[in-house]
Amino acid sequence: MNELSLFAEDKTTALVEGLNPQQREAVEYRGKALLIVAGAGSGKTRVLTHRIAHLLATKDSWPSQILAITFTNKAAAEMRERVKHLLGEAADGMWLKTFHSACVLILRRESERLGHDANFTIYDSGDSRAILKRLIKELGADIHKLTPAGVGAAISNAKNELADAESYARNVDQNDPVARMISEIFTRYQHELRKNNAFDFDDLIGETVHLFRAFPDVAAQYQQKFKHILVDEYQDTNHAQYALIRELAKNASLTVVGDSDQSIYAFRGADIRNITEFEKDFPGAKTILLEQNYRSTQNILSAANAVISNNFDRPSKNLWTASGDGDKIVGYTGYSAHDEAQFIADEINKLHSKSQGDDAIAFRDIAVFYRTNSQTRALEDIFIRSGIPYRVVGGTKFYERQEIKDAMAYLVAIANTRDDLATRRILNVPKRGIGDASETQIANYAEKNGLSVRQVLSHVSELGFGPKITGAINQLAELMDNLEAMIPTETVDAILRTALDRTGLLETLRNSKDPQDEARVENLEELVSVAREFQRNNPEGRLPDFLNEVALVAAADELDDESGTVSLMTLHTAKGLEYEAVFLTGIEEGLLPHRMSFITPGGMAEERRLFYVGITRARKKLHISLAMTRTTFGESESATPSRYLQEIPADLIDWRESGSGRGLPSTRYRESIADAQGYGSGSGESSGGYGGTPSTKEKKVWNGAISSVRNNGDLQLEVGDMVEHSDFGRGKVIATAGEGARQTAEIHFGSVGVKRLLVKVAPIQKV
DNA sequence: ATGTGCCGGCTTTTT
DNA sequence: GCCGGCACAT
Repeated sequence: MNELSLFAEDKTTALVEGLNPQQREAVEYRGKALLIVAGAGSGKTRVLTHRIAHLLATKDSWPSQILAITFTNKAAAEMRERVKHLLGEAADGMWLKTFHSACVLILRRESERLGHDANFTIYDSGDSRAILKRLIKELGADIHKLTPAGVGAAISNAKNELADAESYARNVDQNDPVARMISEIFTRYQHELRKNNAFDFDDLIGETVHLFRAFPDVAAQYQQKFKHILVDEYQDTNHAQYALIRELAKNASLTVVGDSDQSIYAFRGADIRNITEFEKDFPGAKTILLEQNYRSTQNILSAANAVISNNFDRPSKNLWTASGDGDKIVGYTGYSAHDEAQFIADEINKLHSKSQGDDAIAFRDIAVFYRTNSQTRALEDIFIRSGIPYRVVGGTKFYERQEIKDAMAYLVAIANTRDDLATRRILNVPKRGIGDASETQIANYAEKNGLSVRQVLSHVSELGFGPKITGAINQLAELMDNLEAMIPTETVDAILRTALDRTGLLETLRNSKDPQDEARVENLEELVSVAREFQRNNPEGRLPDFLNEVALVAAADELDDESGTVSLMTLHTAKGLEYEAVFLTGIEEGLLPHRMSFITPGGMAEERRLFYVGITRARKKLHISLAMTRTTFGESESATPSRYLQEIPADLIDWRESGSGRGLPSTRYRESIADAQGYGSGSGESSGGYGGTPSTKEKKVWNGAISSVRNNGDLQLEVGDMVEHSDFGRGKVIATAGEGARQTAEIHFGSVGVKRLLVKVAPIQKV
């Protein structure tokens, strides 16, 4: 054995060192089909990266022969980094992608075969909704109570089943006028996409499958290219994704990793049977179970196991850990959502300070999860007042903000000149006197003459507009031409800057007196830095590459590990992540399980899996909280504890301050809270009845959220000062930190206890 | 063409 | 309790 092979052998041995026997087998197994059933926290990312590195180190495959599909771009990037680290060299040429980004790559190469150009636009759900809204109006479909979201869901479901508009129309019940209407909208919607040279999210997958089936020579290229295909989160694949994998894996070995207990995307077509029937599906497939958990304490795992065992019809599986019991789970029942949020803020402060001991937990290692995005309101409210740095992951996404969509529409419109949606969007943004009537006239002219809206802009003289409008359109057309000419040579941020300057978009917002426009300016500046950052990371990247990347960012991609902030996100977004301390909020009937799931087949089991996913994200500290009353639609309703709470053995939970256990506070407690906090009197927030009235105004806070915040001006507190708080009553300052707008104060409020507050925005008054 | 103000519906979850 | 659509005013 020569030195070189000895070295190679060392390297491969090193790749399985420190792995448990099952993990090791999962790394070394070679065969056509492998299912790795990976319980939560069982080290599946480790197994996946080591397996890929092992395939390369043993010369089983070249990098270019490997395709690994992950759920988010962030996970893909992380995996590439880890493989590189393991091999000590970059494995360039590997396809490490999400389903959507892999399909985009394929579609850009082969787009002509589907009647698109390579520079097609990817429409997000907002774009789809805009088109559907127009079609519904045109067809008068609103009399059937059809909404853009409803029709959109129907079309999406169809596409996830690989139905196109024609097959949908064939299978529609002709006696059902609503179904026929949906079918008609579907047909026109597809026509619109094609005309605009665009695909929606679902098309990216579905059209790739259709491409492979219609053009076997194209499919063959990829079937020959890939020798190993690895798919993460396999339990959340839908039929279209499944079909895509089947096409691609014709000659390749397939490795899928997943956990049916964590399947939480049935609503977008995920079919749990893809994983549960894998062995039937791929005869001779090998299955490896990873049951040892390396993440959580035993108490957390016991709770998770107890909850999930209530789902029948699941292959039994029991997570275990070699680490100790750890702390008990902390439970809390608040009087209201605000009270619940206050508890969380207090706990976070405790965890964070721990008086700077070794046990102190950094903000970035703490996360708060919730079922619905609307729950962020109360949390943000309290966090701002408590001076806790936080970040909402997902939610109203950056790229869905109006001003960002406007700016992006300029870029999209010049990159894909056939995109009428984008062109029409910016026609009168900023206002240049081209109103609805003119827009419709332009669109009609385009329709009649088979032109794009963009082309019509250059023929404006034929439309007979007045000199003012004609001038405005000519100016716009010239600007678009100039911007378009920059694409081949200029950087993305240069193009964006030019667009923002020459259109006056920034200027208009800067001069506006709408307080929200201040935040919009900052968002646009943020967009410029995003573009600059992209250019730095991709020196060769051009505008279309940028648009590509932007169109496919997922919520979890926004996570910034370096930011010293608490992360707030939905339970869905939390999948695949882990934190030292986790707060599960709103564990109430109607919220988790969500009321909409009551009537959904399998809904109750899916919601339970969601709870299970939440529990298993925590390493050391798990908090479960709920509120006794919750406001929905502006109406306060009483809530009852979630049925899932009773599935956790009582001895695992330490219910704080709640007398009767089981999450229901005693009457005595309830009254004391109501009294101490001034609830029940209906005063809720800033009752403002404390003499001099500090102003409350719309304010953009540093994390991008726009929130109505109280402003105490330059108020600064010193130790010993007495204050009056609208909720907590009278209190004494016992410590302060920071100064100016960032000053926080620890204040002792009698029976309510000690609270840490951000002085500038807390509803307090010095007395 | 653009601005304002009221009414109604609405919220699961996401690439 | 917020956003969007619509009617009406400028």
